[in-house]
Amino acid sequence: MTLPLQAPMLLVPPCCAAYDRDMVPPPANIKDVASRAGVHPSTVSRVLNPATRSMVSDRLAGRILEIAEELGYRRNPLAAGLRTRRTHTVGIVLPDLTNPVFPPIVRNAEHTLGAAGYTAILADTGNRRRRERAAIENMKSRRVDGLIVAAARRKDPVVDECVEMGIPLVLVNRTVDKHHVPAVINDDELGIELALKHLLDLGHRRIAHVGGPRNTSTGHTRYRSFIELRKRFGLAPDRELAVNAGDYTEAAGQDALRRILARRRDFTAVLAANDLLALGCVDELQARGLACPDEISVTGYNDMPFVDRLDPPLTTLHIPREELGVQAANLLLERIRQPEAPIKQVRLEPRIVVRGSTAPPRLR
Amino acid sequence: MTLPLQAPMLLVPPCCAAYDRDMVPPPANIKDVASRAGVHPSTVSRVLNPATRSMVSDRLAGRILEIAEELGYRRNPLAAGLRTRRTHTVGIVLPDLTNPVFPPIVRNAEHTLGAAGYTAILADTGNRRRRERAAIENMKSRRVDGLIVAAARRKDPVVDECVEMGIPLVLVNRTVDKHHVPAVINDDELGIELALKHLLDLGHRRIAHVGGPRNTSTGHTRYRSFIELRKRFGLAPDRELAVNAGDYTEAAGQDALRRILARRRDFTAVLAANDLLALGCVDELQARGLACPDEISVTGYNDMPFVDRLDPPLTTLHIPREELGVQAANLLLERIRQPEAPIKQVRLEPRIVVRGSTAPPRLR
DNA sequence: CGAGTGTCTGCAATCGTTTGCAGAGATTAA
DNA sequence: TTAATCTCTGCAAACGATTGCAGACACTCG
Repeated sequence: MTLPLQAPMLLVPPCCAAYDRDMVPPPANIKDVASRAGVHPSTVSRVLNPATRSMVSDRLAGRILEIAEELGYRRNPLAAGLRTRRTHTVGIVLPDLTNPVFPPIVRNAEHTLGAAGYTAILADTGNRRRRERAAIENMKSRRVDGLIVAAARRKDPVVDECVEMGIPLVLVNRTVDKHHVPAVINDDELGIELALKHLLDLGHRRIAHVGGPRNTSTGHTRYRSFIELRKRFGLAPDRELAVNAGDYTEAAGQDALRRILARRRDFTAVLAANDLLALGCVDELQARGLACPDEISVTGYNDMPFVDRLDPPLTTLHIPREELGVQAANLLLERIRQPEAPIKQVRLEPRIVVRGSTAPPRLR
Repeated sequence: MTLPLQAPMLLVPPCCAAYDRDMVPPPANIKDVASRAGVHPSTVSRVLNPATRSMVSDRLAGRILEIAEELGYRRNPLAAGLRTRRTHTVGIVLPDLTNPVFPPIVRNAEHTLGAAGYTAILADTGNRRRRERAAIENMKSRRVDGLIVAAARRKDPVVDECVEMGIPLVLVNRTVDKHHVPAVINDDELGIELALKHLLDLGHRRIAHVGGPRNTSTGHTRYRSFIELRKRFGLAPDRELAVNAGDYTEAAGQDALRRILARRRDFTAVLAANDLLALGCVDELQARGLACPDEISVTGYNDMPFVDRLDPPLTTLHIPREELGVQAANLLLERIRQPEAPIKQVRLEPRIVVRGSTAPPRLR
């Protein structure tokens, strides 16, 4: 492991492990630059930091920059972070990266943060509360400058804690019940209204709802909107036809529809709170030999990638996923820069995409 | 920002913003614990570090642990990392998170790393070389303990550089031409063989190949395997029927098939190097009114989520995505712990999943 | 009783930056 | 000529941990 090479063999003390051939010169630090320039490290620091750049004469600054370049100097964010308490690091917490809604959000958030000089730390909680807690705990101890949380529950003590501690935090996709938390979400009332209207326009009257988990804001709001809008549109309230799934998965959707079918079979359409749930519904219909959309129409929510090429192509609500990521990142950046600024919530509008999974009800 | 709280409010000079009531006490550090326990910080450090734990008497250690717990002490990984040069941080670099192959890999890698006490930093390069370079540069300057790279090109100077610098690194999904880099990949020869055999068994003889980008190991290996296996199976070499797409996207796949169709139209099946490419092929066939699989069969590679429910359901090669992530993480952890251990490459076996996009050739 | 042996803990330097403060010159004003 | 002002740079103390070294102490043994 210790074999001199490169350097003139003869001059190398054979005892000295530092001349190891595998050894790579350690990256230059601020002291190296300073001594090479014949100045004090603090001067170098000032040159490299835009805020203090003007404190040193242009002539000297130029020379220092050259030398830094020449040595390939890169400042050590750990050391800087230790001193300044700003790590230029942001945590992204999500419930399940394999849910196709999240990758575009994460991707665009990461890009936006990166462009602003921030690095993303990722944690997938697998929908587990303990892991959410652990992930955020870890990020806090790593002194992240802020958090983007997509895994929030409606009541989320971990989120509350961050807010109390004054850690800049932005929720995305889902929010919490407390209203003073910055968030970028969908206009779910509008989404459900669009879907419901679409089904009504087609002539459906007996419409079932497979909702999301009630402990998520999306599950809750979409469910509530469904109930209220029914009323508004003059349909009799019919709680028997609305059910909440335990999770945003196909299996949970299938199970939920099964529960509805156990009670009633006279509906002609299912409005699902999410594409995965919708797919679960389609599965259950198929299993029972009920044709979609000929016998029963199904709508989803999110317009996940590829649902346009499914069989049947899913009628669903398109949400601006990329936009969600970008806005969340920007909101967080604002918040980091001005922690005292008033809290903003951004609500993006979904748009309905009509495809093959919905059709006029067959008379029966 | 100096911010004692707790202290009796009445003693607080009303002018001083630092005593703001919104202010939160700073997290306890090792000195707080030490002084509370009446010992030196180094003692606390030793208690908290498993490797040095045995150096201090059980009695004292117990007391210190209690106090640490009581104060909610969490060690500061930045400070520790600065001193020890180990940040317990791993970089994950990928080309495109919205490609459904990657989320499961990332997810499982992150879980595995997390269980071992490592935190994941994420970068999506958007398939851009510059961004790959920048991302890795950033991670290096953040002193990650290792890297998992899914965005590697066959010739990848950035990867070479990391290897030279001795940064533990594991490639996943794709590898580089140089063979002494640890990697977890698919057995692409086997995959192509399975697909080709399947088509031959169905009776196809004139088979086209839409390959991936030649600068990726997967694109290259699958292409080469296709050519060689043709020979081995006694089919005449026919380079006119094999084309490389510029990218792993539907658009590139569609374009590639278009190029083949411009030359020849007598093939009865397309073996695509990737599911997205396969979908692009299906699009092009559809656009030309060629039925799949009735007139032309198509196979993919990767078995992305939901391709089983497409129209037509895609015949493809299933790869153990979860396993890829887990193994990559484990390989990296090994490498971090024993940088001098011999280099390992793990090759996982794909398995063919026959679905609706392939059928016997129609006589014509 | 003194030396030798171990066990436990403290000291202080270190990791690489940042930043308040002060001092050195240069320049201007009186 | 001297004082006042301004501009630039250096000093040194943080930030929060880790760790080689050595000292304190208790104990055993000859």
